Amino acid sequence: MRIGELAARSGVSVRALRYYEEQGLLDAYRSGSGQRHYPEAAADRVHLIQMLYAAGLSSRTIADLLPCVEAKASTPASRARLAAERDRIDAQIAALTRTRDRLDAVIHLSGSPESGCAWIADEDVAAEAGHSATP
Amino acid sequence: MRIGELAARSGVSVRALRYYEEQGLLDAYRSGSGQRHYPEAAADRVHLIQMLYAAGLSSRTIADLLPCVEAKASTPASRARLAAERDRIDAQIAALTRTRDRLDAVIHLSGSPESGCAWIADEDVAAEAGHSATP
DNA sequence: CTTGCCTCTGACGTCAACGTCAGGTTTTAG
DNA sequence: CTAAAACCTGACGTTGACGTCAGAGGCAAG
Repeated sequence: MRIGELAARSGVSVRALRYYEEQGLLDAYRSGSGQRHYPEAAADRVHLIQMLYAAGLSSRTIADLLPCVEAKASTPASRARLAAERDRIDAQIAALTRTRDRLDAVIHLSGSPESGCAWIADEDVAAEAGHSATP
Repeated sequence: MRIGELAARSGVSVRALRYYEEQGLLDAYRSGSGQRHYPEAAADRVHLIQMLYAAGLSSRTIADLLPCVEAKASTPASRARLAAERDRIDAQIAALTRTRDRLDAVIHLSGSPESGCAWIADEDVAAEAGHSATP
């Protein structure tokens, strides 16, 4: 498939895909005229790239670890970096959880004391989708 | 206390504190000569600001919601925004958890098949701090 | 053939949360 | 009193992951 279709399928911009290539995260076959062509599997790879970007990894780090993650195989060296990143993500999850709980506390403390902020009905509560402590 | 001490106590730079003030997140008493002075409570506020920044909230959003969070009181309007941010954070936690689990899978799949990647000893495992599925 | 859409490279623009530097004032230590 | 350290405002620099625009080709349809 060409770049436009890959962009549509993976939900990222054409610009982003060219940027990924520039960063060594994604390679493409070139047709004679220079146009990029991708195999089906490229969409999965792009999703994986986005997943890692969303976790706060840099282009450089992703470039280093992406082969391992795709192949589900690691060398001792890469495993150390993978573990380091995992620990960072764990810490981030912990911090986010504390932040979320703090917001939750504010939300559920029945509003401001002196504002006539009653529980009128459940319409507001219903809008808040399901929430347990740690799903 | 003055800005340098607050910076030291809260672990952020002096520049960051001035930036927070510029964004309306932190106010300071000014001495006659124009120097900023902060009460003890400012350190907690700075920690809270950092907490919210780390959760991906923008300066604008933090400025809007910080009073609610500090006072643990919310109006119906602010509660909606708080809930929206909490949902965003929840989604982020879920995504991070999936990413972490993916990295974990790669890490624990006993290395690359053909590399002589043995479990030599527990020194490597011990270095990986405690890890359960969902602490 | 030409119309219209897709693609190419190259290069500058953006945005947020600060870093850093310049040039000057204030506070503190000796 | 004086030198060092801390502080002030103002302004430009940085970084990463793209957005956007310009100008030039490529490709199937009518």
